[in-house]
Amino acid sequence: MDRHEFAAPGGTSTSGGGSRRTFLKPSDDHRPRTGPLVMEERGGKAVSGEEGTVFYNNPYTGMAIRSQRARLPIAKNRNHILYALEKYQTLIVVGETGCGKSTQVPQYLLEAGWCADGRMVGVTQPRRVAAITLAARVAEEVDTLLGQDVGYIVRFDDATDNETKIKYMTDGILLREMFTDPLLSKYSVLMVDEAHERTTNTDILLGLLRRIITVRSDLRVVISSATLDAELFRNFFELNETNDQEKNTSTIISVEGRTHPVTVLYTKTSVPSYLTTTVETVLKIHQDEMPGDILAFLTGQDEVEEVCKKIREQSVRLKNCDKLWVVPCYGSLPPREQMKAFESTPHGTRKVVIATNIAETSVTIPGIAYVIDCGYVKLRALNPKNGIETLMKIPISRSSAEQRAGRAGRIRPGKAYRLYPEEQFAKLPQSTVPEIQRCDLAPTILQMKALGIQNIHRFHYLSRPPSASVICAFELLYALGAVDIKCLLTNPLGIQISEFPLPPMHSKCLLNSGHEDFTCSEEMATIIAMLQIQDIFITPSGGGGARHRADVSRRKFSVEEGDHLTYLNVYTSYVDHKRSKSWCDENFLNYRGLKRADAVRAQLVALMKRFGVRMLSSRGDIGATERITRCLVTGFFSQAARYHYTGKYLTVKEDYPFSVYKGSAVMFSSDYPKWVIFTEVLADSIRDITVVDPQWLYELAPHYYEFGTDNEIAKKRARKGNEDNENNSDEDSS
DNA sequence: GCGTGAACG
Repeated sequence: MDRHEFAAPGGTSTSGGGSRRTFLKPSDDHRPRTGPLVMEERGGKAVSGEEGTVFYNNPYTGMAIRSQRARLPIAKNRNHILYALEKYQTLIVVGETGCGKSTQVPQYLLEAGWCADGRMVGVTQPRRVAAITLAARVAEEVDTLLGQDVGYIVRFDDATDNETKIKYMTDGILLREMFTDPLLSKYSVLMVDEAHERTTNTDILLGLLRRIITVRSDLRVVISSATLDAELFRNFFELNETNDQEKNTSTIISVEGRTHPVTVLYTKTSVPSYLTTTVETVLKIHQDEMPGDILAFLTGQDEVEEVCKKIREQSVRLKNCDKLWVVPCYGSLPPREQMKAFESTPHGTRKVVIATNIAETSVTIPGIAYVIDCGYVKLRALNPKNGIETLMKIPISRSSAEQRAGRAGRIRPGKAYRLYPEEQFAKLPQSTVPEIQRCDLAPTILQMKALGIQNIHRFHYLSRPPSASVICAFELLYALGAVDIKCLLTNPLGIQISEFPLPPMHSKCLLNSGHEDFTCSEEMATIIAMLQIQDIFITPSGGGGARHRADVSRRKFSVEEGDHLTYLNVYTSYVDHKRSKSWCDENFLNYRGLKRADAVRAQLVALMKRFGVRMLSSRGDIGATERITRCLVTGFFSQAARYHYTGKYLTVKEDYPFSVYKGSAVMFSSDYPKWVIFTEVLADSIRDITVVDPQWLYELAPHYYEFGTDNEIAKKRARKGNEDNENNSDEDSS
């Protein structure tokens, strides 16, 4: 049977591809790719009393993760790659993570003399750890000290010298470099790794590189991507507008990864609760299947902890089988705990890693043979109803499901259990909506403006962001004074706001804090630094006593003015206690987080000084809290809300109802404050709340609020709407 | 009692 008939439902686009240029011959891979037709219940009935889930696998659509296209390992492609870069300006290298492209290609380029004239090969990564570990590995392979010929730069950590030839960095760093070197003249080749992940930074970077290659014909761009998006990238970078293929400037090379086929199993019907089914499936695999570790994907920390607990409880009853070692894995877990997922499994034990989406891209857990996929993910998205970003649980895309399943095939042929029927898989979107089309664009647009992109509308996007979010972003930037009515970056305010490594509302507070009306720059630097850390207070996962003590400790720091002054309190106490780890532990504070706040704060203060912000403290002054709060209003005025008798807070702008996040300091005061500003939103709750006087809103953001009746506010709103339209048409015509 | 995907400067 022709292997193409076994194509993955979402992977068919990887076959065919007749127009694609390839240097390779087909390989002889005839491994069988079928799995058992039906997974029947054997032994262990479902524990909850309901009937166990039956999985099945359709051999005609069952997926083989390994691509059908002919490919060779990266080393055998060395000359093809070098030849391609002589002939083409842009090269798309297709291959799964782990095929060696991110470590090998830069070395080939170095050997071939692409760094001979003192210029560098730059490699960008979406994540810090990846940049650092890749640099370390390549330094070892090239046999130099890290930071010399091979180095890396990430925020807070520069390991390069002026001799560095291969430089790994996060794409955020390269974007910042373009502030001072818009044509990236220090680089002869730029390799953009993991471009298929489509983070906003990567997308903007690719758009800018697309522009640079039209000016710099000597620059080479290497895009490394998964199979699915290769054509998109190739077409995006293709400068040849004629039909003459010989004049093409962009090409694709596929290299082979070390992956094995994965049998995909679906449930026959939808499952009532994927949490229960995950537990059930883990136990079933453990009893019925060959040795090999299990990786289960869930959506959040709470789900992970719950499932871990249930598996531990229920596995005790299992007889006549190996031990189960249950390991949780999610982002906010301390690194030491996270590392447990990487430890090798002792003999006679099966490891079960229960993970969030962190295991889909960020970390690769070795030894996995079985994957369980709940079919959902939590994503940040802009709520069109209120213009605020929130976290939502949504079904995953087909490519995401394939990525998850692929995690089972890294050591040997594996199995992926999808906790949803195959019909549902077919209905899923092909790929996840790129971040740039989902998220708040204000920081991105500000950065683009600062990079000299006059016309945001006409920028060459890989995926165009929705115009509603562009308008929303300009509205905010205009209200902050970062851009003028013509959408041009203001000087110096807009330029300074854009230079902070912060969201624009945060930078605005810092720049105002030295003003004589506020005189609280020391305090504001602390508060804004603290806002960059997610979990300042630790909530112990265990039950009862520890949880209660954590809560008591939290109340101790809390002040009725709200969360921002509470954070200021925490940080000042932390410094007063000599930044002691044991003090943090006693008080259930996140020591790592506070250390990071320290580093962030130092960076912010340095920038503030550079922009002439006077560093002043109002500690102990009468009226200090009011000045600090008023300064916060100058940045966060657009996120104001008032108390409604229903117990919710209605935003001033859209009357959108929010609940208060339970841990907020304002929950500890006897009465709900009437007016607040908030700086963080999760789902339908506001967090990081500070009590304000509504008068301040009109006083400090008169251009945004008008004192008066709701009717006047409505009129103002309507007028603002017209301005936005004008702004937008300005953009279009400029 | 209840609730926070992953990541970047």
